[in-house]
Amino acid sequence: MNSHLDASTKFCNSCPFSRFGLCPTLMQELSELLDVKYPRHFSLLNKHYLFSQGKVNHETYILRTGWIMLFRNLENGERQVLRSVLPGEFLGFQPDLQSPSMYSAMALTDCVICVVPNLLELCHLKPELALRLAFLSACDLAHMEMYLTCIAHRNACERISLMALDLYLRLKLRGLNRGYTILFPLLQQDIADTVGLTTIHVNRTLHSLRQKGLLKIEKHELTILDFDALRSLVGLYFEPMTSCDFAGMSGTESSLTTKLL
Amino acid sequence: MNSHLDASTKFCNSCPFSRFGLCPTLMQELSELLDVKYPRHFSLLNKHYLFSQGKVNHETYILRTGWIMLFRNLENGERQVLRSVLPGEFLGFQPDLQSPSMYSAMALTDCVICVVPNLLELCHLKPELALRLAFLSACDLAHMEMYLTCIAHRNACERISLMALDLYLRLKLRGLNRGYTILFPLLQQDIADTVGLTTIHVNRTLHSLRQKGLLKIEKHELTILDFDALRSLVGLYFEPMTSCDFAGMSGTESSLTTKLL
DNA sequence: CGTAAAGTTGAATTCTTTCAAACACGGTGG
DNA sequence: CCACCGTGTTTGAAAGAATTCAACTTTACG
Repeated sequence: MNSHLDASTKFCNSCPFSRFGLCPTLMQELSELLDVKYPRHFSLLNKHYLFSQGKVNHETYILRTGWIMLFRNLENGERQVLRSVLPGEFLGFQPDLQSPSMYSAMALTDCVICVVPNLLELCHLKPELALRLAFLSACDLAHMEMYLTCIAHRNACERISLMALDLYLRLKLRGLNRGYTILFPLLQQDIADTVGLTTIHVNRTLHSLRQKGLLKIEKHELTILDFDALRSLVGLYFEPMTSCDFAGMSGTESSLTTKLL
Repeated sequence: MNSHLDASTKFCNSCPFSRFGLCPTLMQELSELLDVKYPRHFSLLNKHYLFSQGKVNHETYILRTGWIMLFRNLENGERQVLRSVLPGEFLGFQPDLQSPSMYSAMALTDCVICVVPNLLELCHLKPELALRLAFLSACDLAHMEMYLTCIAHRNACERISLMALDLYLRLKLRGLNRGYTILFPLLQQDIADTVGLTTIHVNRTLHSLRQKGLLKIEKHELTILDFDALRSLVGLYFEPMTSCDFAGMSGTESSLTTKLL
């Protein structure tokens, strides 16, 4: 796991995503307070694990480059993908940092990752950080509620459309789109495990979505073919939101996401 | 909404759930710091709304007595229940307290509720509170992940079993059970909207669960007939957890919930 | 006592899964 | 350079789970 630590450990203030999440202002101040060389970044190779379900993971992280998938394995061999983590997003925080993680974090591409050192200690030094953390968790919760609602009420077409729009808009927010196209390292199996379908049915549904001119996925790229149609397909309650959308903790940047729509 | 405010406003330190959540120590200290008469409690009548989807709700609350249901209405007339809030639990916190709530909170019984005044201000005065808030949100997130996993992977029987066990254990944690029986004010429609099924199918499944001797629901009471069988039915990833289980914010009370199993 | 709301049951339909098999692609080694 | 192999994708047909539609029964409440 740590065998993928990079030799070069630079400070995070060079982070291209400093306008999002925990990374920017606060982190730098704090690292000075603590007089540590952290936060530093390291690279994690594709298919490698950042941390694993059932094992204790004390650290929290900010993903700078690449995709990471958070998932859990069930007793019956099935798998549930909880979230795909995109560049700029925060991960690893959980109710009790001393107990085993409820899920695994695996790289879907080669990644660059910032370690957030001594999060709790930092929170004590800088109360503002703790509050920000609370809002980040609340964002993750709202995001999860969106997926829950979708999976519980919508058919295959609508579920996959939601997922596509969600990922597209989250990347677009960070300027990581190329028009209506984004990088898309997920397999059909990963999509299936995210929205609660079988791989086979995902395949059929993707075929159908493409024929209808709504979206297409090929060669690890996703293209939104008809944004408005997708938008109306997934419904009004859809509101893309992720752990780092709220750079400020007061309501100032509130409807950041809705403005996109 | 506020028409149901009680005349008698007492301080929360008489709260029977002071060992859970935000309520106890911190709240009292803080209310003195702020020199306000809050936190005080009031009563909310059955079927009345604490706050509504689409409207701004600045306050956060602690439920002292009764059940509250958090849900959202979809465009097509369907409804998703996000969570049933039980006595001692915290509610109303969201990513941006200035923007409209994404869901409604409605009383399923007559309730007694504490208002948490000026949460953000309190957080500034008492940094410990902000961190606690972060952990509470993380708990809600973990809880939601549990339901998501269940809804995405399990059939009707298993979904309803999970829900029953979850509610039973959360009430038991607070001593609000009577043996294997708990009060259960939810309608079959509410169960359906919680676990993503139709009312009709919930009805059939409840019938089946009772015939199998697993659980029964009648006259607003739920009885667990075979705990172990239910436990193995819902699987290992099941871990009851709610917003107020973590009274402390360090890992000291960590596996509070798993000890129950 | 009567009405509305909630619960119950049956049969047909729809969506999704399961099982089975074929195809495409990239990498490896002979 | 090409046969081989594994992984991921594609397609078909049958089985299964949940929904829909319709009707009926019971319960709660004024």
